[in-house]
Amino acid sequence: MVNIKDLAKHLNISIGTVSRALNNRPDVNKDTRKKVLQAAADLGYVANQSGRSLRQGTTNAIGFLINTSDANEANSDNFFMGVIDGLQSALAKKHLDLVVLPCSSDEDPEDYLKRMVARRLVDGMIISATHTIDKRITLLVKNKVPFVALGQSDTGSNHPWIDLDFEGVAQVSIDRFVSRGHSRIAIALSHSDLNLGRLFLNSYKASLKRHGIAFDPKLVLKGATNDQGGYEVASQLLEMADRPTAILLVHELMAQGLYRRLAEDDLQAGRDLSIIGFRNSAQARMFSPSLTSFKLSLQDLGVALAEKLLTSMGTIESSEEQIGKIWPMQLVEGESDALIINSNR
Amino acid sequence: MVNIKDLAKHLNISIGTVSRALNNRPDVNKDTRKKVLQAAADLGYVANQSGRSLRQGTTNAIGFLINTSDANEANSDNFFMGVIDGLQSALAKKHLDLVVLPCSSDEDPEDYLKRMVARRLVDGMIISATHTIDKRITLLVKNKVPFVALGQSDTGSNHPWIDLDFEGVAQVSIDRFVSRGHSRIAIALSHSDLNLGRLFLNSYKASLKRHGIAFDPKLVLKGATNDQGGYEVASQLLEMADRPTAILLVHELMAQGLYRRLAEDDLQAGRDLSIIGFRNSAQARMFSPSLTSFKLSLQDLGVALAEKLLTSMGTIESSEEQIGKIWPMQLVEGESDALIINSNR
DNA sequence: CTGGTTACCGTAAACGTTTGTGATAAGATG
DNA sequence: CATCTTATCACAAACGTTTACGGTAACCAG
Repeated sequence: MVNIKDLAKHLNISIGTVSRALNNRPDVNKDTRKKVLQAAADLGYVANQSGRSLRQGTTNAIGFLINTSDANEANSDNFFMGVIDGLQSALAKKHLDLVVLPCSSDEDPEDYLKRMVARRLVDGMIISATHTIDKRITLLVKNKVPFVALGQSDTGSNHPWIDLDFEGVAQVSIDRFVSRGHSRIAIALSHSDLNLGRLFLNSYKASLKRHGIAFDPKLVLKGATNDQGGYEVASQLLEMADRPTAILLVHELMAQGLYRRLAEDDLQAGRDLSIIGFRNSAQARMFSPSLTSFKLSLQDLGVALAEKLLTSMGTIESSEEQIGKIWPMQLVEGESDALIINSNR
Repeated sequence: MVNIKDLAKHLNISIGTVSRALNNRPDVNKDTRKKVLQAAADLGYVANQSGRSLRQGTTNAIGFLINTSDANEANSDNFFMGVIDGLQSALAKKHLDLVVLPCSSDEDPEDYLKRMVARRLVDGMIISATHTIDKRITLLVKNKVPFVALGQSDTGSNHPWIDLDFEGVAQVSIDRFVSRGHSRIAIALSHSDLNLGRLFLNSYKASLKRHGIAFDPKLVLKGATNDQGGYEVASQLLEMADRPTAILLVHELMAQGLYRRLAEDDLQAGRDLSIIGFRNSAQARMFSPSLTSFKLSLQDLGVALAEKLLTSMGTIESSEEQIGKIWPMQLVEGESDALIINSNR
């Protein structure tokens, strides 16, 4: 591998000049710079990252921290892959590279993060799937590692974050149900303590209250975020005495199982039960009857995360004042919530 | 951040001794080693990776190269996440860390790899979704970067690789179909030039020949590897004059659309058409009627990849002679291939 | 012609490690 | 006691960069 010394020797100039030429420093002659760039291309020279990092104390890389268990369950359907795609292409424009740091399911996420921070192989981080109290945030703040969180948290630090508009989704969904005459409205959550569930539930309650509908704890159903969970949630729902007429699925991976359970009783989404799902995923996009849901651009989200991080690192300037941002979701109208309840039935 | 110099000063010994103590070198007193380790823990010292890399020329990290576009389409369903999980936990045992290097959809994979190689931030690589002719392999061989490929290739270098047993899957499937009386057997492929499709098709042809069944090009259907593609493949199939009675889905993400299209004609998998899918995915696991398919442990595959790479790097020893390995798949019997054709219909 | 500015470039230090070489003292051997 | 081995450590070089500093020549103004 050719290093800067080889390059300098080849050109008969000092390595300092070579470095300045390559890094677009001002005090270097236009001709020599051209020669240097040419020679670098000819010899295939690329700066050694270790040397550069050591000297500059910076790595030109951003880390995206994910738990493979999160990726396998709660956020299935290649949620992360879309975000990664956006992140990578936004960072590349600033000559930064993205490295994904995956915490395997048999390791403690905090220990893992500690090791990654110590390694100093990234200049900043993106963490995902935040918990209501998230120790990783405390750790990053303490170690002064710039980061942005995908997901809100109550850990009590004012770091930059972006979160999906769970509250808006819940509100729009409830409004939509109510406007079609529903009053017994269920919500299906997962068992995890991700912050997402809390936000959904709060907004669900608030929306009901706004419409003068009493909150009934029995209408809060919990299940695994997969087909099986959906089947079980549907079973619970169908066995209830005063059966709900509508349900909001916080994890629409449950939808398939729900449809399946309904079919067993010759019931159909949109005719016998109104369903709104979250988040318009590739698999769920083809339901029949089609699922009313909320979608977002994962790529754009990734780009926004990258920009927020770079802003907080001072790499790019932004007029944005807000440290946090709610990411809007678009309603995708389907047939699964077509059921209209007659008020005088 | 505390560095080795601080640590040495704090202990009143030289940095060389500190380094040797930390790295388990022989020539250091037992007591001083204990003191060093204690002090390192107290002060929270962790070796700076840049300094170490620069000196040793090694990074203690392994890179997993993926194309986000592959991850989003052909290999959906968190295929990669499972493999990553296995990789990470196997590498961690050797004190190596995994970094995932995602090539975004708007960048050329070869340029991306070139940059990553030049960055020298990993000691070895795992590449995935190989093509029949894969320039990345040429590049890695030329740059002497140790690597293992997930997927075979005809690029013509004898590098270590692991590939799923596509040929076995096709053979078992065809045998199964034939033993149940089928002779018009279709196969559904994707449009891409991934090596997987080629292997499947070859084995499909060979298996038919073995059973004395003539190969009919019309029975090779192609579609997108998603619900939509499955729907279209099913439509083609149903319109055929001499309609096949069985079909092998190379990408079972097509299954949902296929079932949907069948239902439109009041047809059912297992009763009117035999279906075998590949690869038992989370989403496809809950079909009704249940889908006969082939499964594998993604985690174990990740572990095997890691071990093969480390063997080729000389990090671990292995009695294994083979440079390549076919990864076996287990048949998961379902109801979708229950149809038995009467030979004298 | 002199003094000062400018443009360009070479020199060397620094980043944090690891490791080869040699030094010192203690112990072993004769 | 003299010499040889051994254990333990200090010293310093090296990895490949970037960058502050100083130096040289050219140029310009007076």
